[in-house]
Amino acid sequence: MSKSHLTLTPVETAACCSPLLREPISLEHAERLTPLLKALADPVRLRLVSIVAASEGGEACVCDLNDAFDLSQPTISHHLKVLHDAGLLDRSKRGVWVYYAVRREVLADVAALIGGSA
Amino acid sequence: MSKSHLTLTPVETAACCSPLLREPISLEHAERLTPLLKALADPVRLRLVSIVAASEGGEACVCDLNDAFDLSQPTISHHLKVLHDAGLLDRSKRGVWVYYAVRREVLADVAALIGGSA
DNA sequence: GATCAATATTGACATACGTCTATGTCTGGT
DNA sequence: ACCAGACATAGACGTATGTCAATATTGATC
Repeated sequence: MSKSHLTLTPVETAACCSPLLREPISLEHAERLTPLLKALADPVRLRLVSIVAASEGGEACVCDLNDAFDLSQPTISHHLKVLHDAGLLDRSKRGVWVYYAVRREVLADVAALIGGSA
Repeated sequence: MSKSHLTLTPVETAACCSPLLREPISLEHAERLTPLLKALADPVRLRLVSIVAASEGGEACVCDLNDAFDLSQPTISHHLKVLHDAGLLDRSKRGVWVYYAVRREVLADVAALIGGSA
């Protein structure tokens, strides 16, 4: 279990199931989780995350990602920005190319919150 | 692990981590997962799910849910419909009252798909 | 430093979404 | 039968979202 800002305290998470299912989450918790779910709640972005995660070395160049979709380059760039802004993707520029990598701990936190060991 | 339409075959899920992270998911998989994430990607609906799940007997009456928010009754009704249509909530009418219950297996499936054992 | 290739940004557009008020539909009690 | 209360539906309205074409920016190369 990671120690991101999303997880609750151990005593809260250990009892029976995910915090979401165990007790009414606060407005603040809901509003911190929502942007991550919003970022994931799009078929293109889901596939982007998936393709990046499954790529050689856990990262992928934007140029390869563009080729994987029937969408314009700005549209892919936009989706990558949404994912990056949400904290789901890391960005690293190397030369002319930009590589994105999935922040698996964040994804794992989201999963643990909504239904982990439900 | 449940056997909902969301899970992949055992051989696909067992290898290393969630299907999303292990290999590029298909468009169909992405489009089947997206509506669930969309349904969850709202602070009010997240709290609705949470309140219902944490309620006595795992279900809650709409009347109680209305009281938990500073929103109009139709708005809550709308959010409950979204969650129900997505397959996240079960609905049962008893007399004048309507009770909703969280389908935990579905939630668990979503969690397993996006980051389970990442 | 001019040029080219890889990404990002901007602005426009149609559609989707969250919310409300007003109204409809049940159901139980009088 | 009627009424009252619980919940759903319809319609309207502003805002957010996904997409594109056009343009800007950045970095490598000649």
